[in-house]
Amino acid sequence: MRWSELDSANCPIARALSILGDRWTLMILRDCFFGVQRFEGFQGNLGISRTILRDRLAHLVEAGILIQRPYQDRPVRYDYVLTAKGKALNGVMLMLGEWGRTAVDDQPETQIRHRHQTCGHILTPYVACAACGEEVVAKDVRAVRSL
Amino acid sequence: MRWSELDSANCPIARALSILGDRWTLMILRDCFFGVQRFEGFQGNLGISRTILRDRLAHLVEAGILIQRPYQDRPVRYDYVLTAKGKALNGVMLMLGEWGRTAVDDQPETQIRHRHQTCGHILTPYVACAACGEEVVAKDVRAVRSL
DNA sequence: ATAGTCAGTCCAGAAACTAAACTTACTTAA
DNA sequence: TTAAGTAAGTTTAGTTTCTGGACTGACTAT
Repeated sequence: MRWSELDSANCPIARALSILGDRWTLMILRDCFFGVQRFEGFQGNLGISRTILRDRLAHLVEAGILIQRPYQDRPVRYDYVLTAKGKALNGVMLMLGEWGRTAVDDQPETQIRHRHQTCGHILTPYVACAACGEEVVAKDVRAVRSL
Repeated sequence: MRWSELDSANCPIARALSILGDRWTLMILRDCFFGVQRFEGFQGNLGISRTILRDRLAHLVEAGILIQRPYQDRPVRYDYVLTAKGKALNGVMLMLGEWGRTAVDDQPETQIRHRHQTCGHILTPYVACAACGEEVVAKDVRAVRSL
């Protein structure tokens, strides 16, 4: 079975990964969150081949995660910027970074962190439950079929 | 540049994706969180080719995300189970699922949710700041180079 | 004995990706 | 006014990765 034919019908993780789950897409989005907006920016940063970059950006635009915003005419050139749907990936990015920082060994000193502007501290993100506000850990969640 | 040669030196997201960022690994881990433990379980569920499944499981074991636990001898057969490092991906999985559920259209009724055992409610996860406990949204975080 | 299970391996063909050169439409400096 | 530079691509050929299906080995159940 081709990965692209994965049954993502009623698993939200599979749905998310049907858009994000290839080797470059999440790296491109990481760059978006760091402020990169242009083709040459992504290409130079990542070293991704231009053909694939074109393809991935087109998919992200088609999926409503990025929009193209023209920044000049003659020739028309576009910035690729995050939509609300794209910005909603912030939580995924933060948790992915937190896992990479704490779980994957190597030199933890020279790493990029985030500052939480509203409280001024270096951000250590965790996942909380909207109903009770407590931290959610693996052993406290059980899958259920909603409805 | 090959994706596998990506400079993940000091970006924790790149580090995470150097392990998780291919087309199947996160789907395999999703299955792990849903309780799948055996080769045939992953293969049947995902429809992934056996060669690639072997390769991905070996990488996850090598990365310390899964361990092999023998469940029979003659012939030796292994369960693949999440280590602490693997379970630490719970937050990533929850946020990925939440994004898939809310941001990717389609029928949101027939989806898998989670129950938060400690409070009894259907889980709606969000990312919070360990320092202030408030929800973290994209506009309130700024990247900084730590140290 | 025969079929079934489980976790693989092996192989040929298909699909995806890379690297590097080329293109188009400009702008800037000599 | 030519030459070089920039930006976002496209094209092509060659390489790498992935798939699908058959096969293997060591068992268990009927």
